[in-house]
Amino acid sequence: MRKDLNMLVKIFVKFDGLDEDSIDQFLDIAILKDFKKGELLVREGEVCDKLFFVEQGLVRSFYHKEVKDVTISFSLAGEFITSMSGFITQKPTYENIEALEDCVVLEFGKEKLNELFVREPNWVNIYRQILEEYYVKLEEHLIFSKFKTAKERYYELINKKPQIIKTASIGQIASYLGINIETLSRIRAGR
Amino acid sequence: MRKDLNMLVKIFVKFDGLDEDSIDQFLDIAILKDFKKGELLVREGEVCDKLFFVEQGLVRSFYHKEVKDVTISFSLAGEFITSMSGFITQKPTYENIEALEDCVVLEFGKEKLNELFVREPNWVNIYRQILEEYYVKLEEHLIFSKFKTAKERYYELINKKPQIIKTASIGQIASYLGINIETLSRIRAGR
DNA sequence: TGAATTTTTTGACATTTGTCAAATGACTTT
DNA sequence: AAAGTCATTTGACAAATGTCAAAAAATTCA
Repeated sequence: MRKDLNMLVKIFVKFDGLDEDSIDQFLDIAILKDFKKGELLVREGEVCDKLFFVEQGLVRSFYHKEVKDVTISFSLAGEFITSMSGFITQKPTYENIEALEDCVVLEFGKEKLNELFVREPNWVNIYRQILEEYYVKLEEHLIFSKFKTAKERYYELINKKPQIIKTASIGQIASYLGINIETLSRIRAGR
Repeated sequence: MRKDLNMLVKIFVKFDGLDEDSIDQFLDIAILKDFKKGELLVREGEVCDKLFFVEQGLVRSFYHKEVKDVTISFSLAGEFITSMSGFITQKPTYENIEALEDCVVLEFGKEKLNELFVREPNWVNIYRQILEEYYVKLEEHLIFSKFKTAKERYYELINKKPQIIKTASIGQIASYLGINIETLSRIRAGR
């Protein structure tokens, strides 16, 4: 097993039914990649057939709404990320995913994953758990963004993912919170 | 196969790898239930270990926020429904699911489902597809509720699920749209 | 370093949505 | 039908957030 992939190993011990051999099977189909700050992991308009795991760094998922870009999510080291809806439906995605800083990423092709699922039904369950986790997170985010004020949402973000505040721009954070730049600026100024 | 379960059959032909025998396996673990208008399929504070499929009728999922209740979703005939996050995590759920009209529902216990998944790995893939569909829907809903005005959201609901406008109360619809009763009333009045 | 560019903050004001109280309408029960 | 209850609408005003223009601060680049 690749002992240098700290994050992946750390995350996988959470899942049921995984020993070192299983993890090796998974790593066999992974491609280790570097993305420089600003590079795109996923590009809108293309079919997204890859699942990514962030080993190091920070990525942002966003889409374009008229002239602005709107942040969907930030993903830290130790998280899976893809255009989930695009990955599921295999239609051209509206999402972009960019590296907010230099990143080390594991890339899993959908084809290879499906082959693995056929070969090792055990892994379908792992993928299921990833999906489930993804779902619960999205639901939390929905409730978070629907029923809290802009101020509450900002302070909750500071607590939960302080790295983001440091790395992302005001505009990126504002669109994630669903408010405009000026409003966020005022919240930060404490007004 | 139970030919009277129109909706279930209609939905299942969408999924890959399902023949009549497979569907029968699934129905073997299902319990067919009637819920009268107002009855609860899922109750907050309890662990939700059931997945439901709405054969007939309309159900609403909601939770309590202070004194008000907040609608999370409406589910029509032909849709699966449960407290997905509660079902996944097996922690006491904050969700209630109620019948908005008399309903016919198929109930699938989590235990029985897991047994089926072990016995027939094929079914893990079906469950995966249900989860995936759920996820895509939730993501659409998030974008819908985050980046449209109250008015846009209301008219979109009218188009997509007109049955809901007829059956649900103003208060239930308003909280689903994330606005208060008076605002919805004004949108309806065209102001 | 200093000019140019970009990002963030501030101010004045507009718009959207919320709050509270009261009025109206619909439905139930007797 | 009258009284009581509940749901919905309306009005007056308040609070939150958005828009646009300009200023200030930070960053980039020559």
